[in-house]
Amino acid sequence: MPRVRFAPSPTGFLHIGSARTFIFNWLYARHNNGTMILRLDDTDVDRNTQASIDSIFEGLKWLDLSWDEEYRQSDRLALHQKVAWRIFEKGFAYRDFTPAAPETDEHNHEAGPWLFNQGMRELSLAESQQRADAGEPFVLRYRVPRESSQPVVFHDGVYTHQSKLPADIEDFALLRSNGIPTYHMASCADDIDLNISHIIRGQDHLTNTFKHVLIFEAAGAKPPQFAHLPLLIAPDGSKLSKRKHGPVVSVTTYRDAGFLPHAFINFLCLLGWSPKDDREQMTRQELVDAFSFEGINHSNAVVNFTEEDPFDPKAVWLNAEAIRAMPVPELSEKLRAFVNADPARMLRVTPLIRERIKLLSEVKTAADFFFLDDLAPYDPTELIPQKGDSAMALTVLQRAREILTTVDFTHDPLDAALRAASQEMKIKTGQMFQPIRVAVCGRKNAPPLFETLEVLGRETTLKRIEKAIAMLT
RNA sequence: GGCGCUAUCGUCUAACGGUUAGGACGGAGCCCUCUCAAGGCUUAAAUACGGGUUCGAUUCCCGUUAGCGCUACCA
Repeated sequence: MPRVRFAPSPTGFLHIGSARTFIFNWLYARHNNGTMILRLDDTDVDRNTQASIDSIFEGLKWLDLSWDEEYRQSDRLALHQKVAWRIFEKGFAYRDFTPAAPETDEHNHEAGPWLFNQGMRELSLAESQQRADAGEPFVLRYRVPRESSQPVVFHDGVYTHQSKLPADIEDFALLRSNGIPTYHMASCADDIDLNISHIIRGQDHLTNTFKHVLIFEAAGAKPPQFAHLPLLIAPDGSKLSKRKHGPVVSVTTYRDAGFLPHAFINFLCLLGWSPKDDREQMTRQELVDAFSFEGINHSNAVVNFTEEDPFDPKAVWLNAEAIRAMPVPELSEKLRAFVNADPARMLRVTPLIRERIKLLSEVKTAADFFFLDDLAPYDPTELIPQKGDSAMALTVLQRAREILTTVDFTHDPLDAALRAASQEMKIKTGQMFQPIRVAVCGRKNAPPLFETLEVLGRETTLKRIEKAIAMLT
C-alpha cells in the first residue's frame, strides 16, 4: 500500500502549484488505497511563518482535501541529525570547515561549477575530530564519489530512466554549521522514517533527486519510487511568483473570487495531466479512478491569465459549468456568502442568475437589484427603447403602471398582459419590455422580465416604475 | 558556464511509425430570443528549425534554437 506525502515549506501562502502537487499525491493515494501524509517542511526557521501555515490549512480545507497523517519536521530534528551522523560514520560524509561563502546577491555560475571546497575531503578523521572538538564550525557534506564512472540512476514514474555522473554532482551539505539539517537531509531522513513509498513532487526537484538517491543509499535505505510533475508557469514562461504575478498564484484568491472547490481542482488536474479520452469535466471519483502517472505529461503548463483577466478562461468555464450543474438550494446557500440576503429570497433569485454568473462573487453585480431597497442612480436615457424616444418610454411606463396595479403577479398573467399591451400600442415587445426592465433593474442586461417581476413583487415594481416616470417628466 | 528536463492550434491537451493531425477553452459567424445569458449549428487556428533512419515520421536518432530547472550552510 503506497504511502505518499505532500511536504510544503511554510514560507508563503498556499500556492496553486503546491495545491496541484497535493492533489496529485492525493489522487494517487486514493486510487491505490494508500496513505496521504501532510508534512510541514519547516526547517528554515527564519522564513517560516504562522500565517503561512494557516494559509496552507485554510486552502486545503476549502478544497476539501484530507490527509491521514501529519508531521512537522521541526519536531524531528534529532532524527535527521542521527541519520546524518550515521552517514558520516560510514564515511559517506565529511566535515567542511570552510567558512560560509560571503552573501553575494548573484552566485557566479559563469566560472564553472563549484563541486567542493579544497582540502576538506581529505582531512583525516583525527584532525577533523580535533578541530570540531576545538569548537571550529563546520558543515557536514556528502562525499560524492566523483571518481566513479558509475552514474547515479533512478527510474522516474513520469520521466522514466534518469542518470547523472557523480562528477557532475557537487558535495552538498547535510548539516549546517548550526547543526540544523538541510532540506535534502531532513527530507530524506523523514521519507525513510515515515516509510514513504512514492515521492510525487514538482519537476524542480528532478535533478535534486540524484542527491537524494545518494542519501538514501548511504543511509542504507532503498530509495522510494519517484514521480516528478511538470511545473505550472505564467504566460510569459516564467515561474509563478507572488512578487511578479500577484494574487493569481494564491489558492485563497480563487476561493474569494467565488470558484467552487471542485471546479478549481478539476482545472488544476487538467494542467499537466490528461485522462487521454477527451474528458474534461470530471467528478472527484472520476479523477481518482482515472489518475495514473502515464497520464502526466512532461512539459510545463501555462496558467493562462492576463492583467485584465486574472483567471484562466478554462477555469472560469469549468466553474460556470459547475455552478449551472449545482442544485438550486445548495448554490443559493453558497451565494449567500457573497451577498447579504434573506435565505428565502436568495432561493428565488438563484434560478434567475444561475446561468448568468461564472463566479459566485458575480452574484453581487448580477442580482444587486433584488436586494436593494433603492436602485443605484442610472442614466434615464437607458429607459428609451430601440427605435423609440422618451415619449414612448413614458407611455410604456404609464401603461405598465396601470396594468401592474391589477394583474396577477405571476409569470403567465404578466406575460399575457404586457404582450397584449404592446400589441394594442402597436410597438414591438422589446420596446415594451425594455423600459420596464431598466426601470426595475436599473440596467438593460438582466434576467428575463416576468420571472424578475414575480420575485420583485408588485410593491417594489410599482415603486421603481414610479421613480422612472418621474425621471422622464 | 556545467548538468538535467522540455518543445502539437493563442491556452490546456489527444494521436501502436500509416489520421482530412482529434477534443476542449477562448475567438469569429449563424440560429433561438423581451435584453443579457444559456443552448444549438458552423468556422479560423498547430506538429520550433535542420539533418538522418524508414516504403512512410507529430511519433525513433543526431544537431540547432528556445524555454524551464538544479548548480547555497533556501526549500
